[in-house]
Amino acid sequence: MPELPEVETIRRQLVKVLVGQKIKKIKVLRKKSLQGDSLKVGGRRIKKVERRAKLLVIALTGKQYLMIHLKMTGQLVYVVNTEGSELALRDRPDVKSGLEVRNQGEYRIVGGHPSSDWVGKLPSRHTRVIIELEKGTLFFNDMRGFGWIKIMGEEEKEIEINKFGPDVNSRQFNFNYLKQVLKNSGRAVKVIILDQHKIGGIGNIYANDGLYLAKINPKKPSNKVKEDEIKRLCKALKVVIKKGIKLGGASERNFIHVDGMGGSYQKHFLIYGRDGKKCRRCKGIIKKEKVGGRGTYYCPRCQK
DNA sequence: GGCGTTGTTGGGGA
DNA sequence: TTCCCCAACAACGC
Repeated sequence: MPELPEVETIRRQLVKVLVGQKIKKIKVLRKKSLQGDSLKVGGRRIKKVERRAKLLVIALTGKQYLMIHLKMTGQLVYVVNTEGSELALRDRPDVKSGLEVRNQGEYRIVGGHPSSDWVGKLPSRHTRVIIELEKGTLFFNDMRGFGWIKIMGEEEKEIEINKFGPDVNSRQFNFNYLKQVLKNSGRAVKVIILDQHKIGGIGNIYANDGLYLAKINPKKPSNKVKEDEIKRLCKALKVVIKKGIKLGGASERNFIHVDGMGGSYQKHFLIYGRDGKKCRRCKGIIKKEKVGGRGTYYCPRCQK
């Protein structure tokens, strides 16, 4: 599910509600969803909420870290214990969606995405881990259960983080870097830009949209991509990622914000999900096929 | 009801 | 080493 813009949206919201709070207790409802000793983090305070590629890194006092990967369907939803939350719907009469406080301990997602089957009270049937804090509760929901939370020390965290290539929205990711990455392989360019060890943060949606914006065929062998194309691709990837962040990510399926609302990038897809429709640029018919096992959308007419 | 999808990623085997 | 395939899992649409 979540790619860089979605995870970054969550990070920004978590910063607002979590930093400074002490973790009281972690409840593990599904063992596979939390690795490490959850007793280790009780009583520690949250210092920072950071992100690397699609990974959330929550720094605690005592050099302990909560690493969270949402994989396909992970969600983080925060609810305050007391009434009067800035995130609760009742305090935001202007907002038609979000988290609605019902009775004590009962909440309902009003907006988000219509397919969020877990509309209802929290914890839902897909809640895997519950993090109890001083002022509120953070629910880790994950329908398919691929996502995880890992508790790590400093060293382990560094190792984990250093596995990623530079984030697509960072300075280190530039024309020269992308050129280096692409020249070493004859695999499809789309497969290469999805490799988190090479570039951090790009997922299927933004890969499709970025390649379209750069007018590059996703199947083109990466070492055949020309310099002017690399230049366009570098810029295009940054553009679509930035737009994704600005719009709060894409709530096409399961992705929702920390307050239960949805993002809106799905209304601005350039090519993702548009198979059979006309290309907005050249009126060609958009094709869909598998590239590297992933659904891939492109316009055969203007993506050469 | 069955089958093929789905925004991720790694492990196994060629 | 590199690359391809597939599993981990649940729900949805046809």
